[in-house]
Amino acid sequence: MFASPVASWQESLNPAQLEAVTCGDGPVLVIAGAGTGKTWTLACRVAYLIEQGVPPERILLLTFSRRAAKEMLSRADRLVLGNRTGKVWGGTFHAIANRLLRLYGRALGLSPDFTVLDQADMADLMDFIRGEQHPTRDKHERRFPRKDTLVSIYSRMVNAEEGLSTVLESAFPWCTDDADGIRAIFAEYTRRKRAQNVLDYDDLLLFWRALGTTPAGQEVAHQFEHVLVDEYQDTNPLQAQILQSLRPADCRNLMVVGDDAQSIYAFRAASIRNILDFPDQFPGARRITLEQNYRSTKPILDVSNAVIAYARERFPKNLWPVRSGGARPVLLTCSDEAEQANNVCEQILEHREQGTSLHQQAVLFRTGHHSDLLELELTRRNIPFVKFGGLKFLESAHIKDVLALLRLLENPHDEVSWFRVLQLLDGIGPAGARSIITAIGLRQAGTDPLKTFIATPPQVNQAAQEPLEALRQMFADLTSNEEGLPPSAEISRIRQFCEPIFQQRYSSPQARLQDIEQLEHVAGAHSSRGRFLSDLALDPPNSTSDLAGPPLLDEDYLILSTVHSAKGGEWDVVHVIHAADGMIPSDMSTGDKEAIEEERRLFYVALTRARDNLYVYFALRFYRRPRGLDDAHHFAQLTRFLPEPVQSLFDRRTTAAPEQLLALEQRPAKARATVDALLSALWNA
DNA sequence: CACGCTTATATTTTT
DNA sequence: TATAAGCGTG
Repeated sequence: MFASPVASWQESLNPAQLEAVTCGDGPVLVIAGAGTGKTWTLACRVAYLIEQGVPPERILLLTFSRRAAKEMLSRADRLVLGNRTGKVWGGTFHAIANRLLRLYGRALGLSPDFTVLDQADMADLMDFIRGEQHPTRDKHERRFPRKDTLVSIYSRMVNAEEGLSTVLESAFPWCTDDADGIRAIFAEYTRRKRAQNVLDYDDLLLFWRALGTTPAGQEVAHQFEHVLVDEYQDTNPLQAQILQSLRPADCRNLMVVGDDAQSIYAFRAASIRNILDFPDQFPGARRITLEQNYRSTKPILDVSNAVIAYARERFPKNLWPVRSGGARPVLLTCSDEAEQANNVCEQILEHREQGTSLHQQAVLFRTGHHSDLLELELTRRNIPFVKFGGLKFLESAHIKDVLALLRLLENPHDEVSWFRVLQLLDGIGPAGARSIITAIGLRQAGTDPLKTFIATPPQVNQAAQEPLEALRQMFADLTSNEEGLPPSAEISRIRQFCEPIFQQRYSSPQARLQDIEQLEHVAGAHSSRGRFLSDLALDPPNSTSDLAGPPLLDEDYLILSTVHSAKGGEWDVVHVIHAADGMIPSDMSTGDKEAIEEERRLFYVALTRARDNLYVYFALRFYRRPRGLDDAHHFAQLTRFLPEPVQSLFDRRTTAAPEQLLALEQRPAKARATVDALLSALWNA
């Protein structure tokens, strides 16, 4: 045999990494800057532990996305003899909670066949309850918070462990007047969830934490000899508590890895305090810092370091490059968005000419729709691309229709799904749906509403008779078989039922029906309907490629991604677009100092994804969707995160015409703002 | 009560 | 652009 795998990866590690990989028992905090080989280090750590004789099933690896877990474990797998990493518990906090609660949830009074609500489902349930409660308000008052806002408030409350009034004041000040209505909805929301045997994202964490206090929970804690957590800077207080309960006094092997400079999930109640307070929460924690950057060339790292140097507070850290040479990053000023799109395409093609495949290039942006125009241009030029983030496949109405039908088979007490499904039928609206829901005994415990629905047809008006019959027939077909059909076959039957409805109700029904076939295809990989549904909720398709068939995968394609979804990624050439104030930082985050800092880190994350070449684009003029009567065109200003000293580290180019640059000098927008400020000073005086 | 039409209004990131 | 709420008709 050749040298043991351990020897071979030891050589690939620097001293700090090696220390992290081979350190002994007890709590460890690894501060790992961007591009310092964090993923590789964690993969090696897993492999090392297994080589040391730790049974794989006694290792728990918590990551930020399922993709990250998969990536790490497959790397680890190549280092270990015999395919043993498959047994490692790897996944997101939510996915692991899901798994544990199905096994041990009984200790908390949970039935193991609960269904998982994703964010859109949470919103639908909130909305359903709001429909019942009908919070009263005066005509001219501002509207009651929309369902998505309700979910955000609720989630923040749970994950940050703050009371409703605190959350409203700090994060949703415009909703404080509706506190009573919100409280009533939340109370009922919780009641319904319990009655219907469903758990939302936040429940998964809450129940996992609760599990820790039970004997079963203690058993779970001891089951794991080692716990590893990636991206620790983006965990929230609730998750920190779960870790506490998971690591009892006699079993404190815990390694958390993170970088405070890359913390970008405060909106999800993530807190840097988790990293900063780790040594207090786990006394005696060893601290290891990875500072050697393997990813980027020096000029790219210089720019990134310069940007983050303006951050208000951060962990002492000094990233230094291994790589020397390399081209200066380019700061490209364009006259407008169209030109920006053109320039991006030109640069991409040029790099492809020089041998960098599309696959090794990425375009990054702050929000999903920032790439709209570029997508058109890419399509026009036949440049294939795949987009990560901002995708709402599961949110589209027709997909939700089909999933609601599927979910009723799994959980006939799912009220929101009934509400949606029944309204698909002609002649049945909100009131009719509610009355049927009552008629089939959904509120009564110990009954099966689906069986009742099939056995005794509810009374409906004449017009609704026939559609209702079709629905009953479909459910009858799908439940007649004792064994049950595989999920894909169920979807196929559901598609048959939906076809006439979609034809009549939706625009472009053909495309939508094809989406259903796509869903059928995805379901083909699953043998259990329950697994399929919870996988979909916990790991939704988040790129267009997750849905596209195999043919696309052979092709070379460009990556488009939100910065958030690009976390952990790296590419040879990175194009950051819309580097303008109002985009980065997003103008929704201005005002609050903390929010601005987070946007700065977001920009930093974007820059540090680049290996060889970095382009930052900025459009002088951009179009914003009409809002009121305001002029839709705006003059932009370069992002505040690139002040002159940082700019000078770039190779500055412009494709804007001279007269536009002149216009920028004169800044009509600024002049107008001065007048406006003068006016408002009058009535504020 | 269902449904189609008109009108006002919002803000982004994701498990 | 989407989506929610309001209104008139059948």
